[in-house]
Amino acid sequence: MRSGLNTATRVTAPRRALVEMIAARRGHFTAADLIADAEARNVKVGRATVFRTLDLLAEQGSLERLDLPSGEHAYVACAPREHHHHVVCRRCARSVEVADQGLQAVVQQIGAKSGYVIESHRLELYGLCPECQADEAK
Amino acid sequence: MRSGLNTATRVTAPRRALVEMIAARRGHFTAADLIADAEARNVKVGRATVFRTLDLLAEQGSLERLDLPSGEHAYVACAPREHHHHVVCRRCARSVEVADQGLQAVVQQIGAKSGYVIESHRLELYGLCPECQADEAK
DNA sequence: TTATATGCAAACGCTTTGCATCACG
DNA sequence: CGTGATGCAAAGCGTTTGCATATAA
Repeated sequence: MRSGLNTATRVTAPRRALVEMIAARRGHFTAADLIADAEARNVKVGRATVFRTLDLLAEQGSLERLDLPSGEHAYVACAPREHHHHVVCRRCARSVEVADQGLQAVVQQIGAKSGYVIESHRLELYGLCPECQADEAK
Repeated sequence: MRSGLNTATRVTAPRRALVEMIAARRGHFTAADLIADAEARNVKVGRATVFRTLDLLAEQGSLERLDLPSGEHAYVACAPREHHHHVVCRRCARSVEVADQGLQAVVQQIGAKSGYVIESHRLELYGLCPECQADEAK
């Protein structure tokens, strides 16, 4: 039943390919990564389409845009429409979602102290995932 | 002994001008803003110098780089070398620093649950500052 | 005096857009 | 069929770099 949001969103070959390539990725990735993937797989997808599709998926909530400390724009696949945050491995780029936990309380307190009405927030965490901890220990 | 960090960091006219213009700003700003400011003030500062100086100040910690939800890169002046976060007004761009509060605990908990070793984090808050709340209420 | 900073302009990389064509529904 | 999607290439930004010149220390 179309979900009411889309006037008409078509399922096309390039979109399918992109979704597949995204699913195959473990961590975050950039538009450039996907363009490279497509080239490697010999799938022809225009740059423009990659960006357009990324926007689309981000709007839908299947993808979230991250801003890495380096300033790069990256994306991560994630559960749609649920408030959560990402923990990103600085070594392998793998990331996991984490629930809001006690953050809500912290945000409220900050609102109270600052006098601001907090409307939204973003928390991004960087570190080493379990596997990379092991690898790095060697 | 130069604080050990700088081999030699010179105080030049362009830098002075930029620091002044930054101090005069209330909230966050972009490189483009400063370039415009300079033009308005009839101070001649090359684009390159603006970017180079912003990098410099950010490294020193007098400036922090923000990534707005829109994806824009902005900067805010802030107290050097103290861990804190920013609350940004979505209407007037004014921002204030807030201490880490209970966030530390939340971060630890997230680390424990995810198995990641958290090395750093960024929290950015967006909302309405007290003044804009009043204005908007009208 | 000499290393550092500046300015300019060209080079860059990422992202967007215009437009004719293609194809899902 | 008709509207939305695609691809291409060109345009657009924001940011960086090379290099000769100016300048703080």
